[in-house]
Amino acid sequence: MPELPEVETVKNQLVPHITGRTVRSVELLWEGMVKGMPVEEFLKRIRGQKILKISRRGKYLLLALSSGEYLVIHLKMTGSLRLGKDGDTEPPRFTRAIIHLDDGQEIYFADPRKFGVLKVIDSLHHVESKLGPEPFEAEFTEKYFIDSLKKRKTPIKALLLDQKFLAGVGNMYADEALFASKIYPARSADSLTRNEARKLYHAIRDVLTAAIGSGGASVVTYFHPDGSKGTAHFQFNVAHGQVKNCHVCGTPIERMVVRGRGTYYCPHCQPKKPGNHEKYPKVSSKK
DNA sequence: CCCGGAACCTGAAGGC
DNA sequence: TGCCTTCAGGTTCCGG
Repeated sequence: MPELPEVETVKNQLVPHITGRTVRSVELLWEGMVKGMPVEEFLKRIRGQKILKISRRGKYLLLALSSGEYLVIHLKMTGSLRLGKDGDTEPPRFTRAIIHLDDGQEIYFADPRKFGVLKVIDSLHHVESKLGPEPFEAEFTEKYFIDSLKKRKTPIKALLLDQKFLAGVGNMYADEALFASKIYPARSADSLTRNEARKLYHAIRDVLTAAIGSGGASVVTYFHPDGSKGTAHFQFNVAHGQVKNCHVCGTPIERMVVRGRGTYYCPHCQPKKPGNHEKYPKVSSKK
């Protein structure tokens, strides 16, 4: 699915079009998409609500409603949102829900695999309780990151995917960040040297920043609300197995499974043990 | 608490 | 062409 850069892009495109609009109705073509309460109640709670503000938290899209509640949208693996006009836009293939707005606009929620989620919550707590810090917020400091890694024995790749540890990173950008910092994905988090952890911290932010700048990646089913596609995947070094040979050293990119997730990496640039220059990092003068 | 595995679903792609 | 297997960007629940 869409990861942080993709959801951020969707949010940015929706803001100018739907802020201040009122939800006339929601048409469900697949009722299983609604979670947390009976469908009838969901429809009742959202009908007639004005959309005050649109924001993103992790991979969640949050629409603040005039009732004080929030419409939460999660695209999961294959979901996408498209904007159209009542009467003259054909809903995209695999449309599972249509949100009708008061000005004739329609938001199509397409999702081939039906994993996507729509729900109404009365407090952001329901989302916040599942998430760690945002990669770009002040609380997520280099020190916090480095110190946290030391306490965890889980594979570093798995930790990056843990939304409670850090919100927004998914499979593609985890692979890209590990490649950029030359770290073997299955290494335990606490085995990273201080210098590796520092490089990874900055790689995560750099990779996400670059992807947002490219409007996200459009690898399989992802589109922008206006129907265009992101181009971040053209910059991928390993993610999604699109690249055959490493751009840096020419070694064939390999695939392995880390905690159940397909993981692409360069066996030469990301060796199982840190290189000699990493093994004995410069000791900080203080402490 | 940690971890692996399965479940939720369906389509696309590759092998034969 | 058709059948079968594998894979897919996420999250959550269950059992050991």
